[in-house]
Amino acid sequence: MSSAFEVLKERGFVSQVTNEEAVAQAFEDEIVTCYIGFDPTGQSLHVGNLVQIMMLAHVQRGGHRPIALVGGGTAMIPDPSGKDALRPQLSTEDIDQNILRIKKQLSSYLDFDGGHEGQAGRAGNEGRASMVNNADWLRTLNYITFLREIGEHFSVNRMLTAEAYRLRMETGLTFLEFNYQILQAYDFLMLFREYGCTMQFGGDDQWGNIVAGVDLIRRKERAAAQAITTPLLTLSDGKKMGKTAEGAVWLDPEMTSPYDFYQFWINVDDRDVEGLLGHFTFLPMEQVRELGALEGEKIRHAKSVLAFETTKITHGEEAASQAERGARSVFGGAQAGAEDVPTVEIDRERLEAGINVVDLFVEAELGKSKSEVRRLIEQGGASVNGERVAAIDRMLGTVDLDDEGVLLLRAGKKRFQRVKTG
RNA sequence: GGGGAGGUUCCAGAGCGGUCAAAUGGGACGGACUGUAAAUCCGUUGGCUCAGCCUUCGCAGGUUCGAAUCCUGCCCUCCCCA
Repeated sequence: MSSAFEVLKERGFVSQVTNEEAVAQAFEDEIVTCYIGFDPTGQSLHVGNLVQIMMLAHVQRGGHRPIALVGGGTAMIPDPSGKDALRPQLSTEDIDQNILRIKKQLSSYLDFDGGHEGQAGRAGNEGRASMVNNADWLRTLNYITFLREIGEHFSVNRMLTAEAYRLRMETGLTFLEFNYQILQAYDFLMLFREYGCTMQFGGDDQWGNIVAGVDLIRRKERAAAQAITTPLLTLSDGKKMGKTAEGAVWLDPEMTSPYDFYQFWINVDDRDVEGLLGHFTFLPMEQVRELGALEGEKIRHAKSVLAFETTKITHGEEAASQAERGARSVFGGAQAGAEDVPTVEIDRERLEAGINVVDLFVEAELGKSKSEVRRLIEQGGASVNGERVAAIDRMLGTVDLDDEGVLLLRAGKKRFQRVKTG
């Protein structure tokens, strides 16, 4: 049986390691407590966070103890990186609210049961995941104490030679940004002290910050903490993982429906399928390789496995089957399809009175504006019940309903919406 | 604190008194071809009561028949000097 570390390596999660031998050994000999930091400025984590989440999940399956650290304290600091400068400052209530939601999302992947927060460090909770908020120590932090205890261990010269900061020296670096590294290092130290956490994971871009924590632990505690970073996952088309036209693919089913989540995976590039199966499913690697080796049209099977598995992990088996049925019915025959296709309701009276196609498409969110839908129709990209809409003044009425009182709208090749009278 | 440059539509980036809803590129979207893939080709890309009208070029005023383009003030960003 291979160790958790080997699993991570085999599945492509490992890019850089502080001390590979020591890490491998630790995963063999002991229950390792590992952590990853998550940012709670949003209401939901998204597919881009999934690499990290799955890493924790694999580690937990290997019998180790994952900690999801949310930056409730760091989130109070405004983001200095330009673009989001205008975003309203989040209140502590908002952040706490987000943290609650994030925990719920994470619990699809990690088993938090039994491990009460704050007590996870005690005996008897081996293998339980915990969620920790760095606000617990950051919000009450005393500046002078902090400088005296932590500040003395950081060399500005050294920090400035780091790749990440060297680049920022060109464009400007604020004191805030400069402090992120120190705070993140401090988080690691605190987790080491309170929870016996000796390992941190993160994306390759986090390497500098993570290593700073490893150093701090060595200096303060004379202990050897370790770190593993994951390669930044880029897709074959060069895009960042988890972004689509509509924006991020969220893990929260309210924000991205299981159907859309499923569709995201089924639409990935052929070339990425094997890697994604390794990262985002728990399927044995033999199977992953088999599926990845499929060629030509057959690779679609691999994609459907990928989509089903990932959706199952995130939203449960039932939601996954439903998304799969929906996809089949709609891409199979383009008939009104089963219940499982995304559906909107409309008052029967309105349909009886007759409703313009354009309006209905907008209402079904198949277009952001009427102009957009008109364009869609002019370009031949809209259809009702499988039939192309020829004119923008086409009226729809009850005659367009099938026996079950349903009609099917389609925008472009892939976007469907079932309209039901209510 | 002093000096300089600049803030344009999703992004990058032209425009510098009317011919500007605003070049070009990227992205995105639609069509053709396919396998709900990639590549390629073609088209579209502010809104609407759509051959017309309305709202956009950091914000607020002003000049003008007319401003993204000129003037004034403010906000913000970047660079150089202190």
